[in-house]
Amino acid sequence: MNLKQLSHMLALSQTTVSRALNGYPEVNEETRRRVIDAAKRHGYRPNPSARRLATGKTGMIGYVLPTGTAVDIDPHFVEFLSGLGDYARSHELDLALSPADADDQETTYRRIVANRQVDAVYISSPKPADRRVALVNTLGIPFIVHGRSEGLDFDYPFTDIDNEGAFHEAARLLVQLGHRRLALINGDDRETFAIHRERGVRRALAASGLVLGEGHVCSLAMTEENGYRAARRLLEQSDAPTAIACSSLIMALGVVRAVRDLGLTIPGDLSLIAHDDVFAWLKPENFSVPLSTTRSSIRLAGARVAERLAARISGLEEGARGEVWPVDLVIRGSVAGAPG
Amino acid sequence: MNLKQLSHMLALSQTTVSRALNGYPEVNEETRRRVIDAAKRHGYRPNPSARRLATGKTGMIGYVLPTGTAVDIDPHFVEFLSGLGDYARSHELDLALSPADADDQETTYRRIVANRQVDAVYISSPKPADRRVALVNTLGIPFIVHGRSEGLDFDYPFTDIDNEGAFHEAARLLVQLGHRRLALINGDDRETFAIHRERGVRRALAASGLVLGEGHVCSLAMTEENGYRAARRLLEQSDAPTAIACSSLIMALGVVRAVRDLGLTIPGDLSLIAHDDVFAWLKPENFSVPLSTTRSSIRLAGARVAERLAARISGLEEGARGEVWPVDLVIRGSVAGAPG
DNA sequence: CGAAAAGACCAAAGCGCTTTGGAAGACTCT
DNA sequence: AGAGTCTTCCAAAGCGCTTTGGTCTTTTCG
Repeated sequence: MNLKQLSHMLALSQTTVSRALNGYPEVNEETRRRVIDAAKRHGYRPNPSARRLATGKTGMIGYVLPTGTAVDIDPHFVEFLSGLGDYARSHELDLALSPADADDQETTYRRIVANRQVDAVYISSPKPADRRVALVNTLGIPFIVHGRSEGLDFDYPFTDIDNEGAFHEAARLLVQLGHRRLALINGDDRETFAIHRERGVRRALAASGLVLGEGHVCSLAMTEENGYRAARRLLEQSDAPTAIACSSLIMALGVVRAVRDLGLTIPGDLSLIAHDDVFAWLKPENFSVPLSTTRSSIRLAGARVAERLAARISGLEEGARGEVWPVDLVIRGSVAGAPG
Repeated sequence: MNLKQLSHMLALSQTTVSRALNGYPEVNEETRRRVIDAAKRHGYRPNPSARRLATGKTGMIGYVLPTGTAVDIDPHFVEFLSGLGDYARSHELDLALSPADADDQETTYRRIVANRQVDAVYISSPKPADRRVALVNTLGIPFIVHGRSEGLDFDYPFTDIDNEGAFHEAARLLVQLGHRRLALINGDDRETFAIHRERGVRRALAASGLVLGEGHVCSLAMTEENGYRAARRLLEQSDAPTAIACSSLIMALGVVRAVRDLGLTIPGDLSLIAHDDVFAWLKPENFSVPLSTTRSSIRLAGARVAERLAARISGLEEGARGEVWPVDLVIRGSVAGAPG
């Protein structure tokens, strides 16, 4: 059933039927009713390929998926996707994932924009002076950055959490508890979120005349194994930290294992605070010693990004407003006063 | 730059240019060379919306993403996606995720097929007599099932791993080591993979005249917390198992925690084997006691599914061939002879 | 050498929608 | 009553590609 057939059986022109269905004003209300009714009864659904050729609108949100045999999409992505999908579903939006070589995503952004394959895109895991953000900005397609870049000479719309503030609070608490030697087990420090977190820790330490020692900061991909290695390295050195801030729950698993292997205890020998993106399958309160966290649902962020993208597509949102969400500091058993 | 303009500057018809570009035979080789050259030089790229309206081909693989506030996409998905994306990238395929109410995915399948939004779809986490598989089969769109359904009255193409065989081997090993009371901590037993695993364990036990006790099998969503709870429950009962087979590494984390909380040890008091889907961020060899596993890369499966979908789209593959991959049993420190 | 076959190209008709530029009739207003 | 304004609808022109059904040469071959 296509428009032509439908309009034939209604003895109306395609124009009128199309307008009736799309809510244009220049059509008699009774006619509209008839049309809508007939469309529903015959299960008419406009062909999206045709519509998209005619209008350029696709009803899709785009995302360039970095791939490569050495590239692992991290589990945060799926959580973000849950939120995004949840919103998208209720607004008849689909998601187009375009896999791209992780080292050359720009080509793919160019392609999907030039081809009008999507109405909007989002960018995640931005780095400082992120070229994707710059590119997408000049291409003129609606977009939202999940996270922030830095050092770009223009403003852009983003949704981020207050990583610096979160880790500032965490470190401040540890300092207040008497800790003098803090360490940070961070994610990849080429990404902005990691830089912000480190900045937060340093700022908190500086406020008490302390510094984050040269060997007291690690930046690694957020795996259990890397958490373990980093913790071993930190805890076996002569000026081992008495408290660690950790960028991920998964890394924290490794930290806990290292502490145990070394015959130490939490929080007796080491206080630990980790960032929790709120996974359904791994909860900080269930660690053998319940883990204190800086907590922010990445899933909610996904829903929010989808919401803003939808608003931008329909012209309800404009401009370069960035929003920064506060992060909760949740205290549990893994922190205590400094030993000794 | 569109086809019209390009053909104008070449003083050729659109027909000829189109044919030259798409490799049809009825065009002079020199003309073809000229056309291809000009197209490249002017950066001509056929508009996919137009092409798809004309041909019905979209260059996209579809997936219906179950969503809902109570639904958590599990982290396996992202690993599968890595493999799928990796293959798709090298074959110019994009992936269309259509979010749907988890309880009514059929409507969405119907929509994306009726609208010709994708060239093929895949289905994951199939249940017995899975309605999605039946639907997609009748809709006549190329598809591959990742996993298997059961009890359908037709054959269909799938790629699965030998879940039954894997857990059979695992249980057999444990029995050989003298264990008489085994338990199974399984995933959601409405899904086929879980049923197959249980079947494997039962078969191995039966071969030695043993049975999987009533209270010795748990079926739960695969979270750390559920692993913990299940293990507590199992180990605190009077006829506690001396060995556990576990369906996921994430659940195994919980099992290990429970064992520790109860003051028991692995493998002294309990032998443990878990299924490993091969995550980059959590490795069984790094558990405090290295974990024995049944191992199968879900990422490779993603790549394989993409490959088969591509073959089906281009007509290279037909029929209902199902393939079942063998699973490695990897022995590490977490298994030992039965205590006592 | 003439008919048939093959080679190289083109005009135009789709694909199924949206949107432009009217047009016909009904209404308002002076 | 005539001019202007709404209201309601339509024919036709896109959107940019593929594909059908030819045409006009050139080659092949009995």
